Amino acid sequence: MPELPEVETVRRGLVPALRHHRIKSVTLRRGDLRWPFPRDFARRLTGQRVERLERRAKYILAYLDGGEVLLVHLGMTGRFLIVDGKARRKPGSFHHAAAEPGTGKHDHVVIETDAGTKIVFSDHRRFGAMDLIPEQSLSAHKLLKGLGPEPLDPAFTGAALAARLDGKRTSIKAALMDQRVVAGLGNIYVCEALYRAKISPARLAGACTGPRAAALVAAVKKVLKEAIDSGGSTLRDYAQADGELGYFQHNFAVYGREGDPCRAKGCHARIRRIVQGGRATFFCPACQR
DNA sequence: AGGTCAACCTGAGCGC
DNA sequence: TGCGCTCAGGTTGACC
Repeated sequence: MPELPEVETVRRGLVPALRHHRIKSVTLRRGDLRWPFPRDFARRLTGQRVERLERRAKYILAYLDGGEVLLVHLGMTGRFLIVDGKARRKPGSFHHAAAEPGTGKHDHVVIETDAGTKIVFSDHRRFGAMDLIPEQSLSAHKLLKGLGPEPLDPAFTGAALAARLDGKRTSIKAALMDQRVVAGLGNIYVCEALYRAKISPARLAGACTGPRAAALVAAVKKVLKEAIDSGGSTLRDYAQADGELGYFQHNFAVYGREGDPCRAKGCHARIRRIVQGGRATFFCPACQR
């Protein structure tokens, strides 16, 4: 689920369940997600207290009091469900009791805290990942070390982006999808940002300089902030950790709107879908140049 | 070195 | 109802 706004929404949803709580038990219901879990993963997590939850790119980072950091990537379909242990179904209800949480086919990890809360990680495609990393070597970790700047960081300016795009012969769409250029964007928000900046997704990345790069950076920041404020986008099975649905998907201008009219004032073009680097790109051929 | 593309995995949706 | 095909918010590693 998961581009930056969805990952940030999930992080925020995990804070009340995890921050300042101690991990009482960890159950792995299979030995791997995208990769095998690290050695003694469950045992090393058990007993540790979560000090804070951060996000870097599309990774959630839980800092533990033992000096290690739990890293989680949601892949395409990873999600967390939080089950408050104190909540009790009313007896005598005609409704079926919900299946025991954490026992579904794709419920791969169940973490229980000292508050009795169960945090269930499900990921039916298993493109997600978890690792446990000593805090002092975090920035050197294979998955983190090559990442580009955080798009919402004030240091991410038009000039900063232009410098990273300099000389790139690929399309601006592909470049923005590259986590080494800027971290956290994915297919939806790249399409939406390019539309807002009125830049063709096929434009040469290295040609995005000056005012064009500045407009693009402004559009990226704006669309990400709006999406975070909306609780992310809910497509298919994504929901926030509390089960609430994000609703930014209603604000998509181009993503998933092939053949529908462009919403720009006075524009009568229809949204087009092309494929770049094996991924669908949606754009307005009239507005974006 | 930089860029492109198939592969990883499962399920949903669609046409027949 | 069922089969086969395409597509899906991501990333990696092999290849040119």
